[in-house]
Amino acid sequence: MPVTVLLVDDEPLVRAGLRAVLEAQPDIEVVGEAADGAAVIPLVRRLRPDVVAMDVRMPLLDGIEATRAVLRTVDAPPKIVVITTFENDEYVYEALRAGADGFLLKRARPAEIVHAVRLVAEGESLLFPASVRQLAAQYGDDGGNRAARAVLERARLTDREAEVLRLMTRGLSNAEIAARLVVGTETVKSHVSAVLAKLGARDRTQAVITAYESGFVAPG
Amino acid sequence: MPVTVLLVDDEPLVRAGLRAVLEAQPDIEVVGEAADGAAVIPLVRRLRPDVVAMDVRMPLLDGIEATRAVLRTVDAPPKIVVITTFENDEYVYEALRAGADGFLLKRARPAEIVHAVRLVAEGESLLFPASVRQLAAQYGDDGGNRAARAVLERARLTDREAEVLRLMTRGLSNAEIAARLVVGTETVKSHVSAVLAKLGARDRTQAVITAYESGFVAPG
DNA sequence: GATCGTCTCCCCCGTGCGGGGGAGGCTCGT
DNA sequence: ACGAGCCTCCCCCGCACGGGGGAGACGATC
Repeated sequence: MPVTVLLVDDEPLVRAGLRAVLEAQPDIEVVGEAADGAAVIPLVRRLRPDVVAMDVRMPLLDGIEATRAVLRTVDAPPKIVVITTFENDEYVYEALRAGADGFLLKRARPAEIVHAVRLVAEGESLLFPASVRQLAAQYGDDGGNRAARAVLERARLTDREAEVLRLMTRGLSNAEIAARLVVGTETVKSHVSAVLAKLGARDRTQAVITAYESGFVAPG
Repeated sequence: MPVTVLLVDDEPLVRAGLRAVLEAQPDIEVVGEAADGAAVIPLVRRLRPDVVAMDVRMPLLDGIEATRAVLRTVDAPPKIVVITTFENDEYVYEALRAGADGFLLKRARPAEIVHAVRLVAEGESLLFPASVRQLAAQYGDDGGNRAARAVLERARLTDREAEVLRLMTRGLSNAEIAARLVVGTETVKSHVSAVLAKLGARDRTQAVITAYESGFVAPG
């Protein structure tokens, strides 16, 4: 059974673009569209999509309120990916607080969009580190890196994965981690891959950055 | 002309070990030994070594005072590498403050020791990131990561190298950095290699870690 | 004029890394 | 008894990465 997606965006062009990108995938099916947040709930009830791709900035009911409403009023609610144009969008952070499972930039490459939908459909959460960095920067020294912290909380790393990430933040190679944990390097590679996927990181360096930004490890 | 080294350690066993490791290199020559800090200055004056490998904890005159004395009283002073048994050795930090060019753990692998001697002989400074991590940890939240910070100060990165390091801490690949700086990827590779060498990092991940530990970039 | 440091780019080369799969054993909860 | 989640290990594969060299252009310094 394919992953079913409901698109919610006030711009028809964006909806069309998302539909084109997602429909190109054999395992993804766009089952409906809505132009504002107010229309989301009845549609979710009727269509029961696996994933809702939702703009944060919309008339009537924005993505934050719509996210809250869906999670509050629907049982077995869909996964929610919020979409935004800006990297520095405080709405995004609020939407994540409201329970969204990930966020996407409109200018993300099609492959990233597809990847994100599949990931959240599988129950994973995701944020793109490059965007997280921007987000975190916005909240400055006082607010702290709440956004990045949220990534890690949502990443739901297993104990082993967390341990591997910790060793990654100490600068260890896969072979060294394997030696330290007394397992095979292939095992470490598996854990590392899982960590990268869950953190939305492209490589171990980005993973370590996210770890620092999130407070998973503290410098000094 | 080979790199000439003076060994200063109160334990004959350690001196013998260092001599064995260093003499095995065709380009390194151990020109003398001393058992305590007080004997260092006349020996330095007479032998004019390129590098002094000096224990921090010694009778009569410890490595810190000996380092200060050499730098204060000898012109064209040698490079000084302090040696310690413990990763959490506050003496080490003091020695670095006193002007030492790097430090070494006694349990470091021979290749690391050789590498360190060659590096400081060439005028580079070096600390091993893994040790830095330990050092930094000791100084806790209040004292901050002074040791790691010292690495970066001593690393004397050029403007371009610092810029490249900054982009590395944003998670960019060599190709992305090249695009950002509008230069070739080979150029970026050169800068990255220089950064790795100066920071004593094995790969970009370790470099990023050092950058965070040193406060070169601040999380959040 | 010569030297030094920096920035730029080039070559070759080995390998660690990460993506894409899969698979078996284990514990735990139902 | 069964599935879910986790940990473990395996395969193949492409490529970015990093080490080792070298070299030309430019400005500053002496």
